[in-house]
Amino acid sequence: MTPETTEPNDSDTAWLTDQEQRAWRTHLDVSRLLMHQLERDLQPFGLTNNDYEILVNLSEAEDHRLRMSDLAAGTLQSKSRLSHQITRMENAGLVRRESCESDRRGLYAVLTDEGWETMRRVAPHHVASVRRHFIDLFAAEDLEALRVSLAPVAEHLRTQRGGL
Amino acid sequence: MTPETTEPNDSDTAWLTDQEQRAWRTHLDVSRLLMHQLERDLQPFGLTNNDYEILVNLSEAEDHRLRMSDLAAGTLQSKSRLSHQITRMENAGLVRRESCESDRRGLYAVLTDEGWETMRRVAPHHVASVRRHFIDLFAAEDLEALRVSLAPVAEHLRTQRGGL
DNA sequence: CCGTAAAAGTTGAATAGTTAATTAAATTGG
DNA sequence: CCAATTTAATTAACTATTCAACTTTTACGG
Repeated sequence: MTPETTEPNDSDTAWLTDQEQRAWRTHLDVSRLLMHQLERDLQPFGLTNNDYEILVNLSEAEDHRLRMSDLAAGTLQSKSRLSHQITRMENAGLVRRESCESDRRGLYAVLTDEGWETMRRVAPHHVASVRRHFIDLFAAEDLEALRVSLAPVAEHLRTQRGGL
Repeated sequence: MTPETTEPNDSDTAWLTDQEQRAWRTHLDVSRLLMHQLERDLQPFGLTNNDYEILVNLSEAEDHRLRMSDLAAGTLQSKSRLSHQITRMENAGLVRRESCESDRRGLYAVLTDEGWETMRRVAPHHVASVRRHFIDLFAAEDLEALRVSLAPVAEHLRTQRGGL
């Protein structure tokens, strides 16, 4: 038993300095407040953030369709969650499921016309929202600096994660 | 009616440039992956991120107690959500509710001994986790740059939000 | 004072998300 | 070729979050 270690804690991990704390807190606050705000801005269109991200992924995909697994990976969700999410969006008429020829276990999530139309209608407002509450609040060079220093973190985290 | 605007969209909001897109995506990915990772690292201790943040707030508070409203504001949650959250933590023995003399509508959330003990036990591991997956992945100057460019965003968002 | 409004907090029902188990199809290695 | 695994996806049961309605107490305006 080590008796009374001098200050921070009993492992070899240093406590956060004041600067680190503030940076960390700020990141945390921005994350949460931003998501809340974007969600609020989407509400008038009857979409959640999650709905929107599915729409984006499908819109950008070949033929407006993606395998469930790929869509789950693309949106960083578990398969289960995606399955529920797609069921809801199917009920809302935004997407439909289609079975896959080449692998009969598989399913595609496919954008419906209504889904595509919704996307086209909502996207400009969402982009405006992202600009207003995030992008336009940085100097261009700061935004690039942000991306550069965040990219390795994203990389690191992607390697860490087992199954969402 | 403006007929066929040339490219991006029909309002005066510009689409995101490639750089902006990448910065935005990266921020988004880091936010989500990081929260997942921290949550996973807390799991062995039987705590969620939310639990932990409540504990932090109460630990740092005068007398280990805070009014429900203040705690809700401090953790950026709705009152309803906090109320449920505190009920769960109360059942887990980490906090207790105490009524308030000066304002008989009000309640305090108070850290129990067990809550405090849990906090002291878990905090080093959580800090290590935050270091490993975030703080230590930046050069010190980059972290400060991050904070400086994010701070106004946080500020902006705080002014925007009505009632969570 | 008194009535009306605002604030603090909770509650219940509805929606969303997680976890673990399950089904069905494909892969793989003897 | 076929048993054992692995992969794709869903489902059921549980937990967490939101949303709207409600209770109690305080604050405000005349």
